[in-house]
Amino acid sequence: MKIFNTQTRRKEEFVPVEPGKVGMYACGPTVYNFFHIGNGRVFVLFDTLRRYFEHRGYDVTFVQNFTDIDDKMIRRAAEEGITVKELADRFIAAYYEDAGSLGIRPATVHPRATEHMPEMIAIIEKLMDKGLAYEAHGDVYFDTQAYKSHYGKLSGQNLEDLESGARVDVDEMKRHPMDFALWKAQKPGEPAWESPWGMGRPGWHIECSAMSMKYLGETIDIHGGGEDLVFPHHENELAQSEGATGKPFVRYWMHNGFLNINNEKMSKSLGNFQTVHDIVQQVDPEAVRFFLLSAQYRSPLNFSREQIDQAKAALERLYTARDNYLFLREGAEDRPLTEAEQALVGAASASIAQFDAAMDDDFNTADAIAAMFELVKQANIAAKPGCAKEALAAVLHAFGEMADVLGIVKPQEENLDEKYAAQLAARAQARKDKNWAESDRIRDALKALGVTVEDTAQGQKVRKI
RNA sequence: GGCGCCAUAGCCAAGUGGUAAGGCGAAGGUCUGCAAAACCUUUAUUCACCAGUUCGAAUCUGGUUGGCGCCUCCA
Repeated sequence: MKIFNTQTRRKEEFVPVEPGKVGMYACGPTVYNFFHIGNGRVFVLFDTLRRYFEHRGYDVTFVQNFTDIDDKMIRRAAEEGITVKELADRFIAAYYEDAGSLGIRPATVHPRATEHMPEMIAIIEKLMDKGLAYEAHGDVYFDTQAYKSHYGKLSGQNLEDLESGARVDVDEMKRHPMDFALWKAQKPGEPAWESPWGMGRPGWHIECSAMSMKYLGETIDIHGGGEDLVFPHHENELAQSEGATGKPFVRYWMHNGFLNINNEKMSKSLGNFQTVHDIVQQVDPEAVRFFLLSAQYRSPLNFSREQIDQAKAALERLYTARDNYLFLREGAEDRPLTEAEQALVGAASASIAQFDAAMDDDFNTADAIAAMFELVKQANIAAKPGCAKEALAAVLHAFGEMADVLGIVKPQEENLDEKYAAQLAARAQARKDKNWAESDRIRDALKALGVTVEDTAQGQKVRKI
């Protein structure tokens, strides 16, 4: 299995810290609002990685945090006239709902920053002890000059270059423009926690270091998020974590490409923010997930209604295929395989191998999806009414494995045959009598109820539109 | 100024040295009472452009053009 590592900028063979186990950490949302479709891409990506590792037999511990204290949280809570905690609780609940609609499973742990103050303070103290941090008027800063030889290794920049392009306001408290806050002294009216440096709150980056080390150990396998997090967020996490422990922090850094809206960057000023909460009201959430997986994760992706419609149409082919195989299974025969059926069983396992090979190559979901379509192609040709049970079972198994990893084509709960039994019986009789007018009338009536009925060699087949 | 990315058909998108996957869309056909689904056929002599390396390049090198990201909160 190969993973593109942002730090080395090349694909590397994946070797976990502990054989058979994977520890991964994704930077989660700041819970001051519904998360947007760009966040959704990150969450779907990491959910899919996790599913794939599990499919390959790894024991996965997946941590995704909630940032529940920062400037945006404080501002928004003030606007709403509620506490920061109330704001956080509201949007954490919304996260689970919206993520669920995209088929994103809850992580192993979803830690909250505000519940990990002691862990953060411990790291800052360690950095102070090592001379990599300094206190100034109740603030604590990471001393990038003291860590000069290591700083910048993730983003591939050195301190001088960063400094020359820095648009950072020079803070009087800082010794160097690139130094960043580990702890911020309390300002009037802000939530604050006790610390050796007085009341205050953590800086932007320290929470991810503290929570990832708490749940995954000092060296984790995979850490990632959107590509904009490379600098400064992950660079700073790396500096403070390795500065504190003296051990490698992350083995593989993964960053996904940006998602644009109608070819424009999503931003407040353009007013084109699209939350998943809103999108899933309008379009099939599974089509959104499929769309997010339709390109390699490091490529930029353009969100538009047209793209979602295309994704929906593609997904429709997979749904129809799966439904057809389930329908055929009802009339399948328990008998030895014909030569063609043996070939189909072979094609089914070949498709899983193709799928795994694609995913092994830096999680190439576009190629993995192609493997599903190739199975469908073979199965549509070879699987016929009265075919052998074993052949259909192999197809359905392969299809299910792949769909599970991608988190698409979930099973239908409703039994449509039972639900519309009366109409179907009447229509069967009409067809027997060659009463086409009546037969078509019933078909149209069912269509109005949201289901189509198809006539096959095996009888009538109903499916949702 | 520094670091980095991208350009493949009408649309989306794989492919990083051996002669262009897959999906959507479109056109024609088979099957069907009619449909639907499915299947068959067609839809890039060519991968932004120009040089170069090579027996061979979408793939490597240099350049040009166009687009984008980070260096400030941002997934």
